[in-house]
Formats: sequence, structure tokens, C-alpha cells
Amino acid sequence: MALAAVRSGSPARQPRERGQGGQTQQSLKSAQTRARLIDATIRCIVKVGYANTTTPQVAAEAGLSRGAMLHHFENGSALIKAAIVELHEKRLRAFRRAADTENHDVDALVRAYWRQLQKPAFVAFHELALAARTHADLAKILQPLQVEYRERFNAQAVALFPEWQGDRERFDLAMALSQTMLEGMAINVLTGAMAESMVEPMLGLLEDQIRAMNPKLSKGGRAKSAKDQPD
Amino acid sequence: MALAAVRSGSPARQPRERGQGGQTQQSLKSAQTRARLIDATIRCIVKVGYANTTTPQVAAEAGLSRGAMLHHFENGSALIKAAIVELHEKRLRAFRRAADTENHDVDALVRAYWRQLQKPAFVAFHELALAARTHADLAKILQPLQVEYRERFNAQAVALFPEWQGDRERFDLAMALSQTMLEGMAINVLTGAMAESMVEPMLGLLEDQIRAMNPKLSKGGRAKSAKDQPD
DNA sequence: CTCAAGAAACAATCATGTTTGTTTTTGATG
DNA sequence: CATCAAAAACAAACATGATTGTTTCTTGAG
Repeated sequence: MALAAVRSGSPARQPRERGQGGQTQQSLKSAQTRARLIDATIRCIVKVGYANTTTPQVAAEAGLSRGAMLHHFENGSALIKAAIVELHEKRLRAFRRAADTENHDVDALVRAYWRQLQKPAFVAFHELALAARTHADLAKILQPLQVEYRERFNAQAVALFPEWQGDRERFDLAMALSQTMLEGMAINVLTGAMAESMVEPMLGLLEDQIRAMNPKLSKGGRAKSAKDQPD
Repeated sequence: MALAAVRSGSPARQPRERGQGGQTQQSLKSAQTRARLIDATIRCIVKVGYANTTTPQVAAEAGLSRGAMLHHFENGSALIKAAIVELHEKRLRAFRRAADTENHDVDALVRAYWRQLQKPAFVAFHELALAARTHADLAKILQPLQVEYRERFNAQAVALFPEWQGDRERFDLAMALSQTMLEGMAINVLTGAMAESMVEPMLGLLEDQIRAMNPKLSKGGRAKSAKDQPD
């Protein structure tokens, strides 16, 4: 797909009535088609990888002709950018959802984030993140989103663990630990560098470690050993 | 580069006098050129990513014409395969070297592996591993190497920590923890998902965790807190 | 009737594998 | 010892296939 510079400010032909307000049926259909294309792009990235995600691929996946697709996005790059934004918002939404519905204890949150990482959005994002290493244009788009993601992650966690804020340094460390370990596991499972049978014990280990780092929880929490995990 | 099936058993024109024994000057130069090409391939993967590593790229990087290159490797795929094998052996060599020269305490080994992950070989291997997710041919080559790597990793560690073998389950867990965390950190730093300032504290944290898991070391080892790391 | 949605055809670019040509090494022979 | 032919190293040109952006064309809604 290659993602080159896009003439800013002129998407192929954005309907003039923007936003969620009352639209004509045309602009509504247009929005639907745009969404369908963005979804198809993400599916393609997951299915064949970012590098092999071509415009014909995406068009086929969306059930449209390439011409129709370029009518909505004028450019392969524009499509990729839109997909990135959508992915980013997807991740943030999933965050908020998890924080709202789940139990707010360590185990539940670790498991919630782990489940999060099993979803296609993570695969797609990692594909993009790695491609950005050698693609300056991609990196320029992705970097601010990575920063925002990390900030939201931490902000969410701060809200969830108010009692932890006494030792902010240790808290940040625990957050980085969780992120690193879970994402590292996800990638290692993805690439076959780690056996899946290791996942459960590792999750337990991480939970123990987090509890051990928490100044408050370390007293009340059970000092679970790494081996009494249920199957 | 794309890596398709390669007619087995017929490299472009392997010199008939194989091995390291006495060769004619031609076959020696041939071996040199092959090595130069393999090196160029790895450099390309690191520089522009696996997806954008094309045959002209590699030839240019090696200072050869594409024709000359295809004389030695007949195929882009053959080159990739050779590069993979070379990378694998590089990683194993680095392993053995570290195990021979370094101090055999937890800190030294953690740092040694961390340094290992900063080298280009790791970047290249991760590029390949991720590409393999969507490339069946690549996966078929990489998978056995991944298995062997893990086995060597563990075997090396077993030899280094004989006192640990009482609780094999916990030992395996500690190994998986180290690998996951260090590789996860390396990738997260690579993709900008993690601030570099977090590296040092995280290394310390990992070392503490490993020590805490060791039945023997946990008594003798200093119960270092996560914050008394030197800068 | 006018404009947007959607489709199809087109030229340009690029990587790949193949084929053909040129130089250098090697070792065999007169 | 000089020479020559075969093979290998290296280079260049070619044809093919795929992707990209552009342009032209049809259809349906407002």
C-alpha cells in the first residue's frame, strides 16, 4: 500500500454535511461505505499483513470495485490513515468499556487487558507499529497516537487504583511492567516464540508481581504462589 | 522479496568442493561473495524492513549487480532462507559467547540478554517472525528454528543454574518470564510504545523477580527494592 | 437536470525471473 | 612454459505480472 503524502484538506469527496446530524440518504450511505472500507482495511492488515495490504485486496474484501473505493478515499494512504485512527479509537473504547464493566481488582484487569490483546485490533496495530519503524510517514502518524494511548492507559489506571498514588514511581513501574509483559506475551504467542501453555502461569505470575508491588494490596492480597493456578 | 518455493537441492551453482577444507581461489571468493550477499540481506531487512527488501536493494547494498547476485542464489527466496539460517546461527553463537565469558549471576545474564536484543539480529528476526504470521512459506522455515532457539535458551540456562533444578516448573516459568519481558521491552522501545527511561527500572524489577523465584538465591540474594537502581 | 456513487479501462512504475553476453580463473594440453 | 577451452563470476537486457493513480463512463438519488 505504501502510504505516501496526502494532499491535506481534500479527502476524495467528503459529503458537505458532516457530523452525526440529519443527513441525506446519500451522505449516509457514503458514511456506511467509508466505514465498510475502513473495516475491510483492518481485516486485510490482520489477514495478509500490512505490507501485503493492497488496494485491490481491500476493495475485494469490502465488496467494492477499486474505482468506488478510490472515489471515497482518493488515495491508498488516506485509507490507511483512516484505518489507523479507527484502530486507535477502537482501542480507547475497549479501554473505557473494560474500566466500566469489569471488577476493579488486579486479576480482572489483567485478564481484561489480556483478552484485549487477543483481538484483531492489537494484531493490526502491531503490524502498523513495526512497519512504522522503516516508514517515516507512518511513524509521523502513529507516534502521537502511541503517546496518547500510553497516557490514557495510565490515566485509566490511576482512576482505578487511587490508593496506589502514594508511590507514583512504583505505580508507573507496575503499569509499564503490565504493558510490557502482556504485550510481549501476545507477540511471542503470535510469532510462535512462546508456547501457549505458558500463558496461564505467566498471567498468574504477573498478578502476583503487581500485588507485591502495591503498598496497600500486598498486605490484604493472598500471597498466591505461581503454581496454584486452576487449569 | 516474497519468498516462494525453491527447487530443492539445486542452489544456483554451488562449488563442488564444499566445506572448509582446501579450496580453489574461485570457490573461496564465491563463499566470500555469498557471505557478503547474506550480510547485505540482513542489513536491508533491518534498514527498510522485510517487506521492502527487494532484490535490487540487496544487490546494491552488497555492491553487486542483480545478475551476479542471482548467479549465487538463483532466487530471492534462497537468499532469504540463507539469511534466516545465518541469523539463527548468529543468535546461537551470541548465546554461547555470553554463557562463556560473562559472570553467571542473574544481573549479568539479564544485562547480557538485554544487550543481545539491542543488536540488529534481533530486529531482523522479529521482522521475519512477524512476516511469517501471514507467510506460510516463511513460517515453515522459521518455526523449527524458533523451537530450537527456545530449547537452546533453556538448555543454556539449565547449565548455568544447576541449583535451580529442584523446581523445574518454576524454573521454566522464570525463563519464560525473562524472555517475554526482555523481548517485550525491546519491541516496545523499538516501536515507541515505551519510553526508554523505563528500561533501567524494568531491568531491575525483572532481576528482583527472578531472584525472588529462585529457591536458593532468594535467601542469599540482596532483597533489592525496585528504586535503588543506579542511573 | 445535476451531482455523487460506483465501475471499468488505461498508462506508468517497479520487482521478479530468465536469457544472453562479457570477463576472469583454472587446469589441461601441446 | 605458453596457450586454449571450459566453467564460474559478474553484468546487462528483456518479458511478465502486479500495484498505483488517473481518467472516462454508467447509474441512481435529489
